[in-house]
Amino acid sequence: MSAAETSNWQQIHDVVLERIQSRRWKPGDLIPREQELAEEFGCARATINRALQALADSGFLERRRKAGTRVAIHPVRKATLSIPIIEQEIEQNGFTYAYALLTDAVLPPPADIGAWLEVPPDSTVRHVEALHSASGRPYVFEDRWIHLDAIGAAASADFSTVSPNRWLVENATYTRGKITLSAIGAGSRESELLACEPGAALFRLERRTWNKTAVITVANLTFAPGYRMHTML
Amino acid sequence: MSAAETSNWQQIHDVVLERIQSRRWKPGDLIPREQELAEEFGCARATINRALQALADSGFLERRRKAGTRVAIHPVRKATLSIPIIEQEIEQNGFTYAYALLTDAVLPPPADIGAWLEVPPDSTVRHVEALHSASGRPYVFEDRWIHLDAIGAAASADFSTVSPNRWLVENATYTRGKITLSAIGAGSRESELLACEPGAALFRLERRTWNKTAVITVANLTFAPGYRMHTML
DNA sequence: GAGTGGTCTAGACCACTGT
DNA sequence: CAGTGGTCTAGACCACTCC
Repeated sequence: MSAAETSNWQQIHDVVLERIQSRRWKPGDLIPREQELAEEFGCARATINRALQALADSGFLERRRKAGTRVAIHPVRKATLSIPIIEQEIEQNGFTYAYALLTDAVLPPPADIGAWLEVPPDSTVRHVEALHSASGRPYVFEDRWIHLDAIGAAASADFSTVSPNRWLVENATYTRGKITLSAIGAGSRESELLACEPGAALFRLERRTWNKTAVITVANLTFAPGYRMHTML
Repeated sequence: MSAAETSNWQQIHDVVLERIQSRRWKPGDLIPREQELAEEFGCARATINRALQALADSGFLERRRKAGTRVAIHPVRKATLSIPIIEQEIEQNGFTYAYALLTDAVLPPPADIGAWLEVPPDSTVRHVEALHSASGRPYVFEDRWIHLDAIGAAASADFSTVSPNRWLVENATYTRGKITLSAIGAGSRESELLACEPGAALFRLERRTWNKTAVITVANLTFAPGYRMHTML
């Protein structure tokens, strides 16, 4: 009874983590070599390696060839934000999703957006503004710029029923992205669209997305008041 | 020449990822069994397993025994937020860190904080308010509640020179945490401390931290206007 | 029941890096 | 150069779960 079925490497992982957290092995300490730990735990070195790799990935250990494995001095805590498709996020919370296209144009971008998209000075990009709502209440305002040279199919995409957010997730394979989170005061446009007072504090997510070769798109998502983003660590 | 030195499993990882992103293997598709891939790539099955494990961890694949490995339908993108010690964050940005203790008391918590800390109704907790500043400018206001029964040493900690933020990182081993990010309007206290107008949009990070047995602490960090949190994905 | 991924082993060689 | 972790292999058994 008392099943306790975790794999061996996970048990070793937990034991080592406990030794770190109990300060039996203190930050900066060198811990035993893999071979020694393998003997202590009565397993193969590969099993130890698996456990220590996981701890290194989590930031608890720092490993270097020849230098050995040390307990990290600053166990940098990493939280994982999952970035969902807006539609899914709303529906998972039990609301009815609706989407409205506000503007859609191909035009030369403002200087700052052009720089972010890394497009030549005189080129044009597609600019889409849209509102996502949850059970009739405005949820998030999407301000989207798409680099058409980087993803040609987007030139003919129909954003009247499918949001750029969703279309891009499904049609643009990307490899890297950078996200910036901040708080901004509602301007006149935001206050109108998101049904709040001008100056109200709004949660803002700015995102730049690359594929292998170029910036695909820049998105500014401005959430309605009261939005909260959750994460575990 | 053209060194290209990545390990074999990483190369396989990249090849498989390319097949996913190029839609040769589409979302929902079943991909070949590990044994078949091992034959295709001319390696051991363990090497394939390592590559596919990594892709599953990243959210690109979903793997189940007997059912096989499928391309994830919604490649849930995960961004990693690293949560630094405030002092480090400020100094890494080239500013001079300063810390000021504002209030420090042991008292019965308000109902909401008490519930978050999961303390009995009539118990007391330690409440600390502090201001962290960067090169003389207010940076973040720390509103901290500490469950003394869960971490007794905190009762005698001196927060006049070391912030709760740092003290807890260094002295409280914790295992789990939950973070909530939001935007709030500055109240009178925030506007005074953070040198901004009442109602200004402020970035807020709320955090609850557990060790194995109990909630250790609740922290509300309210950042000065203009704060931006960055993350990659 | 059978097929798939999850884990483990014992051994080997290699890559990196401190001395 | 030598010591450590990084990777790989060939094979094995097990755990899970679909049929």
